[in-house]
Amino acid sequence: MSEHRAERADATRNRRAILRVTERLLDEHGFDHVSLDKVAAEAGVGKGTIFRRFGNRTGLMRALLEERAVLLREAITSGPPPLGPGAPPEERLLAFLDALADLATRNVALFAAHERACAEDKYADPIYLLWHGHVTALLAAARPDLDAEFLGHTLLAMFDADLVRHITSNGGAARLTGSLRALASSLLATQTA
Amino acid sequence: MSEHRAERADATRNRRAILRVTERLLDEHGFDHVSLDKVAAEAGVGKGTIFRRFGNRTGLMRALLEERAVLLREAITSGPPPLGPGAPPEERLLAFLDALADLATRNVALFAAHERACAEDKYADPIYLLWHGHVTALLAAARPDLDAEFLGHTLLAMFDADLVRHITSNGGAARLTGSLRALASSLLATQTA
DNA sequence: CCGGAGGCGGACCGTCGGTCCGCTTAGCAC
DNA sequence: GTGCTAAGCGGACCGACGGTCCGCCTCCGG
Repeated sequence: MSEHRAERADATRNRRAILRVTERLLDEHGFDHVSLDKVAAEAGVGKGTIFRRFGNRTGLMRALLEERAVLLREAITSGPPPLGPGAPPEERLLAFLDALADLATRNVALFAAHERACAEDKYADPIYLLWHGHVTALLAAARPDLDAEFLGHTLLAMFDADLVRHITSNGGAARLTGSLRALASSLLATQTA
Repeated sequence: MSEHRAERADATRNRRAILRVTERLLDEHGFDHVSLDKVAAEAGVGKGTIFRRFGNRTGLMRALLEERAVLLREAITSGPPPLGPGAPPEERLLAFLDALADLATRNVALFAAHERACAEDKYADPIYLLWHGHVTALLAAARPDLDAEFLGHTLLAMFDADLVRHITSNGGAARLTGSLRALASSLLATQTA
């Protein structure tokens, strides 16, 4: 079992061009008005190239979000506390929510596109699964009496792109972060019967 | 300003046929696999008829949900407590969540379709607006110190069709209702600083 | 420099939401 | 019953899209 041969130079160039163009078009026109034909044309590649690299529209959006989310993933799995292991679960949870709010705020268009692309079976999306697993584990550790799985979905639902846009455009990033912390605090403060 | 002339008999017949067929196809195949051509064919009408009555795909889904939601709307605006006016906001909120959970559970496919159809600008949807206004008002009345608008979205996000499907298929309707009440109770129990 | 595997690209396809307009029919006045 | 008319009807038609396919080209190891 050897590694696959390294990616060819033109393939790398094209992959990067596609990602950059997609990102820009998403910001400029929104998910619904970005067709893969346009991406291909602007990136100067054929449509086939996009499908070869990313499988389909959904795969492209996933790759894009993955690119933006990789630092956060590393931070929570092996970075320093409070984001990484070591801090008490309550602190890690709040730190994670802050970090995700930051990511969402800075990449609203991308979050929106990813949601739409994964609308069918969103709970099977690898990134969602990772985040949900993390949040759920922390919740369960802090409050074993609650339905942590359900509440994990609750917390993550707050990163819906439209909601982020709506809240931040009417209260700024601080409102999102603040309301998120208040919500999480309420849950964590629940008396154990 | 007189009323519009009454709907013609054939128009009524067709409207009903379209709604019934759409509902059935949605249950059988899911939103993504129900095209308006199929609906038209199965309902025995032309495609133009659908657009004439409902404007577009989104309008059709809205009309369908509206039909299912009208009783709930009447119950909360003018029905007896605890759903209607009269009971304290905490009780009304819990009653509303129970009722909505019931509606969502019984019409998952329809909820899913409605979400997808309204994905662009979901916060402008009349039904969502009504529900959100109701929940927000009750929350604000019970806990003026919280960000009721944000938490209104939080609570309503729990009726996402995929989440409902996931939770009820692994814990039954009781799990949804229970977790929902626990969530709402946490929020309502929050100390006023 | 050369061979061929891997990558490329754009013509092509099936399907969909939505439009358009000539035809039909319900419902009213008499 | 008859005739008139506006409302309603339906399906051919359109443009756009996601996705496929395959002959051609290019990169890279030897």
